[in-house]
Amino acid sequence: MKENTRKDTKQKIFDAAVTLFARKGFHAVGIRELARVAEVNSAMLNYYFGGKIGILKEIINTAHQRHREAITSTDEQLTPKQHINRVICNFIRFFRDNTELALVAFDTLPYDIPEIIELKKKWGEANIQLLEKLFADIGLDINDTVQVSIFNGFLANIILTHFRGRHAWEQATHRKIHEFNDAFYEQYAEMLTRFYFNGVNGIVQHINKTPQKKT
Amino acid sequence: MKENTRKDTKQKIFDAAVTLFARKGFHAVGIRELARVAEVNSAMLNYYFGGKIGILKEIINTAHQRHREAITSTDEQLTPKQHINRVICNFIRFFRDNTELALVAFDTLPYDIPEIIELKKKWGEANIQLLEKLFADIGLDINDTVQVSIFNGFLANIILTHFRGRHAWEQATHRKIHEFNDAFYEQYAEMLTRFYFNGVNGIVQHINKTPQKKT
Amino acid sequence: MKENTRKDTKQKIFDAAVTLFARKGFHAVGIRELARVAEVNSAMLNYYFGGKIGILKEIINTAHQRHREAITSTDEQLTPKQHINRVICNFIRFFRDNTELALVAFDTLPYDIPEIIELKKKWGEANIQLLEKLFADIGLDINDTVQVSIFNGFLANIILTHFRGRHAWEQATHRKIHEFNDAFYEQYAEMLTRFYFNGVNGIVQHINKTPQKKT
Amino acid sequence: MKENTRKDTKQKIFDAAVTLFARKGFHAVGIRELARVAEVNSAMLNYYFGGKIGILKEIINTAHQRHREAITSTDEQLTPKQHINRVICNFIRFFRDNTELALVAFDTLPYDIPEIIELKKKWGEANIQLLEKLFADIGLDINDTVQVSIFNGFLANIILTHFRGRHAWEQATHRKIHEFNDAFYEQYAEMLTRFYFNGVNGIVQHINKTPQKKT
DNA sequence: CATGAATGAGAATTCATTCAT
DNA sequence: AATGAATGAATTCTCATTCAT
Repeated sequence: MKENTRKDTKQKIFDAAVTLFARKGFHAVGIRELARVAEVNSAMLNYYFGGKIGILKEIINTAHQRHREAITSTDEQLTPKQHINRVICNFIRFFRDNTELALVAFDTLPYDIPEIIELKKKWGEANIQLLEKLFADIGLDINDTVQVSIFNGFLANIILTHFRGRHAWEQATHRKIHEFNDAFYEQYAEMLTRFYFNGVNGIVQHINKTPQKKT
Repeated sequence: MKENTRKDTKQKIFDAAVTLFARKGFHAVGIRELARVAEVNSAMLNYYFGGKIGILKEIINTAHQRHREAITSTDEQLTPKQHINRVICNFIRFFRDNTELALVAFDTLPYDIPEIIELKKKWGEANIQLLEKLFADIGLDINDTVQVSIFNGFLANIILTHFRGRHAWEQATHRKIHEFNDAFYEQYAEMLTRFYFNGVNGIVQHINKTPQKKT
Repeated sequence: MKENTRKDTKQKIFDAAVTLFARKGFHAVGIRELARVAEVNSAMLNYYFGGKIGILKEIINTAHQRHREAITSTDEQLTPKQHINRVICNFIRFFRDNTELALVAFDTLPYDIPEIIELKKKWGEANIQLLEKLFADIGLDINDTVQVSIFNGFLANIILTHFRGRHAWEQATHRKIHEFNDAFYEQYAEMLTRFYFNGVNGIVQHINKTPQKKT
Repeated sequence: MKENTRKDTKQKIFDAAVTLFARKGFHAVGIRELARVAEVNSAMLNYYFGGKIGILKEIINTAHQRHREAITSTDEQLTPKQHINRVICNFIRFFRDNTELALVAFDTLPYDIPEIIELKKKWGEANIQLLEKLFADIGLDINDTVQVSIFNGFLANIILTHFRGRHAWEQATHRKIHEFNDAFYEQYAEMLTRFYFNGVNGIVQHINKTPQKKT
């Protein structure tokens, strides 16, 4: 007796792929394992996604779309510190809701699959533009390579690092860490805002005292 | 006429593995490709390392040993700010000298290979102890989960993130970025020190004003 | 709005199959490709023909029926040379009008599909009877294995060879050869008649001089 | 206990491929069946030939090389009739010794495999040059499309047709036809020579009487 | 130490066909 | 009559590893 509606099958493949890719990496997951976990015939995978790479593409696109939505909801008038806090809270929200999706989309090494390289480039360029507004707002110089190198993807990365570590730990121990609850992430956001705000301020003040030119 | 000494063959395999694993990920690299790049017979790979996983193990061990050496050379008497700066400089030195080695060792997802999970756990635990000294020195509370969550692996990760991005870019574009020279990394270290020091200070001061306990 | 009548769908499948089988061979063509080219749902193919082999069967039957019709219209009273010329013209007409159909029906290797073997045998035996009349008319001995070996399927094959070569060339170069027009085939038929008539005569005369028996 | 020398394995694959491709066609033969018939591990097939297409390539090259050797041994001073007879005898020798090889090489439809198209083109062009000498010797006009269309590949094709039919019959009935022995082929060669010689003469004489121009 | 042949399991994908709608 | 989802077997090819030389 088939209980699947059409939509189910594709979604089941997608979900299983996100989970497995996040745990083992794209290349370590075979489509047979994937089909088994998704409880789906392995040919369906090609039927819906055109191949294994097609699934990865859809994961990457979905992740970046949600990521972008999470970020771009910061268009109100805010003080720099509020701005930072809003970005951090959005990031945390996004990563909490999409931990494995984000890990797959942002961590998968793609240098052997040209299509994925292109896709990552495309999204990477799109993201840079989003950061510029924040950078300008808090007084950082978008043309200073050193500053950009430090802060480009900084907040996303530091938060991603937290979730990567948490995920790794939970996978390795097969135990969920209940400590990481709402209360924790409130504190986390507040402290990270403080840290980032003070850190940036220290830099901006120093630069204003001793201006320097960069090629 | 072959000029290979014993050491050469093993080293050639190791070097090729570091490069290829860094670019494509562990599972995406086949031993035939590896042997071809290393200009070595593919059976030699099993002879010297006992298998593909053996190579990864050796890479992880080598990376963590060098990483540890780089960190533990900070046993002199230093002010907190000097301490931070020293750690940052050591990290940068380490990652500049061992970019691909570190990327393989720290980024390879291993949840399908029990031996690698164990190895990573072992090194992970060893590293935490190293951090405690720094945390204590700059006034952070090692028992506060939020603080630990932010700062655990923070410096290593923010620098690793830089090198991961740089490596990704260089691989994708097949061009070396000459901007990232000694002068750049001097500035980078200085600015990151300032950022970190001010950021931590902001937190410590705030906590001292409103102390709170965490399990 | 779909304008397909029932007959359309079946015919579209048949036509696409003839074209594709002629170009790539029966086994090299998948039913999905076939359905795509025919602009038809792939399930229709089973609905109308009972399976992929069913299409091939219908092609073979159609080809042999038309082939037989083309040949058997030579029942008038003719001189041997006229008889030969009539057969040649009929063959040419048939192959020009049904090039791909004939190529599929006569060239498809079927020794892995018992049903097709049987079908080919059936038509093969039917064709031999048709040749006997021609053979007797021009003085060839139907019981002489050597003569039969040379002339059995001779005319059909030499003409088929021409169309096979022409088709191959046109497919490989994606260009139609306009040289092969009505005028060309008139000359072709005339010259082939002459060649065949003189060739056969040389043999018949020689045999009459030095009669020989064959088992 | 392995009884294979190195050379055996490759040869066994080649031989099995020739037999199977001749019987069922290239695409109808799977590599697993091929490996089973050759009594060889199916991976060896890729090891030695780089893939299924690689085997076909080698078959085509081998066939054309032997074909060319068989033809080009006619460089003595001969009368036209002797020349024709020599070519016919060489063809028969070649096809008797290499029936299946030739059937695969000359009959395999390749319009879906670009590499094979190129290979066939290459050999096709090479063969045309060989024919020119014979054509000139017996008085045919190499620039007359009609004549070339009739005689291009004529002798090879009429003999190939014989062997194709014989092979098909023997495969379908699973019985060898012992009638086709040395004595038969001597007669066959003689009669075909006579047929061809008289047929060509009829054409040449007719053309000399009523010369015509062709574009 | 080094080689190239060999192995058997597994990779991703496509196959012809069936079935409920 | 027609559709699109589903199936399970089959496809070619590659995998990491072993072994005799």
